[in-house]
Amino acid sequence: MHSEVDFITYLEAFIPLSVEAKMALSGALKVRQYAKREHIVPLNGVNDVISFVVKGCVREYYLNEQTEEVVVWFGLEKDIAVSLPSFISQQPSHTAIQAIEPTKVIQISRENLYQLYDQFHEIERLGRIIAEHYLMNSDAYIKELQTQNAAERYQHLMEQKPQILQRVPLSMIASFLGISGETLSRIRSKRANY
Amino acid sequence: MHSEVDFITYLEAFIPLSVEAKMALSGALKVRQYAKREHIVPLNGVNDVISFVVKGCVREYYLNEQTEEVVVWFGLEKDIAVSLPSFISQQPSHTAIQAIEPTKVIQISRENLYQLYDQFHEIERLGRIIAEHYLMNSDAYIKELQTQNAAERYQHLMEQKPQILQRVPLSMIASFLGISGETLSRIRSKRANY
DNA sequence: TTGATTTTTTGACAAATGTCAAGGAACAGT
DNA sequence: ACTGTTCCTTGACATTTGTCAAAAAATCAA
Repeated sequence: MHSEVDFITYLEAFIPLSVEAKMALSGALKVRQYAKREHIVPLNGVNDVISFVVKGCVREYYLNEQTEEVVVWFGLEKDIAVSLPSFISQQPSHTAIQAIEPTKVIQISRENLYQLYDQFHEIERLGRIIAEHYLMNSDAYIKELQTQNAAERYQHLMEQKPQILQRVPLSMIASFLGISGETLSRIRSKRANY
Repeated sequence: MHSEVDFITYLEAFIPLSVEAKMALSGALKVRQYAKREHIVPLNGVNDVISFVVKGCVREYYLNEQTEEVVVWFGLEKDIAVSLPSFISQQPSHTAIQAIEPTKVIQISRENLYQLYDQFHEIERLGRIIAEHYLMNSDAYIKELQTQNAAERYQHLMEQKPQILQRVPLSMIASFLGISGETLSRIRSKRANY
């Protein structure tokens, strides 16, 4: 499958893999398509697959006091979508992952991944490096939340993932930025638009 | 050394290690003592060791617009202190790690750690699991920043790491919570003190 | 296309937090 | 204990952001 090659290419940007590891990995991958609004990980479901976004757009969110959906993350092409606490602990996930557009992903099950970790030291290493990579991103985002106001965070999102503005409703972006829809609307109108 | 046993115990709470791995690990550990205000990782220094806090208290901070020190993390006993982006990339660190109290740590150099990763699949696995664990913490903290106001975050810190209030100046706590010292002072006076 | 529904914008006001300034408390070094 | 320094608290006011309400714009389904 073509998409699977894309995923392996993505992985090898972290570290190159042996032919054997790549073959074993390929054998464990499954392509799956989600319709707009369909859930990859439902609220309170156990997340036992890792999904690599090939085409489309997803969001991760949770319910605040059982009422308001708070967006914590957007995933676009070449992002990895997983509710890590649930995946690691195999407990129900407090966050849901949902397709915002029709979305094609490549998945590997937890069971298969852990088998590959056992069989291939190099795949375990890849797992470590990817976890470290995501930890770095996560730390950088914390720094952003601690030091930038809403307008600056919006500015940064526009620079870093401008496609999101075209593909995601503003209400979700406001939620992600931690501000009300009204405030986002005002930030946008102040900067002579775009 | 006694401290080294503590560290190995801490690690084995993640996954048990073989005797061989533990011996190799022990051989790579060094105990080191830092005075109050001494830097474990200086600003713009390359962070090439991981430090496990045996006794004491440290903070991680950076300079905002070259003027204000912004605290992003506190480490107490049994925390791992490292500026991960610098450790991974071997580039100068944008954050510094500094002892707030006289602090005793156990360290392992990047070079030794990577050798151990090569030699022992199980130690690489431990590295992956610890990275995942810290990633989970990091995600939980992001959720907190996005959804709780200053008073709630202060409340949470009081529940989770009450010792910090006894050991760290309030100005650093305010910085960590992302609020001004004045606001923290008002939050504290409103809740009938303690 | 049309009408219904949802999303976004705008205005008025309220609440939370920041900034500046001053006074008081705690602390460190002598 | 004294004194100078730093840290913390308090007050007044400014700024940012939230909330509610209504209008305008965009989207969706038939």
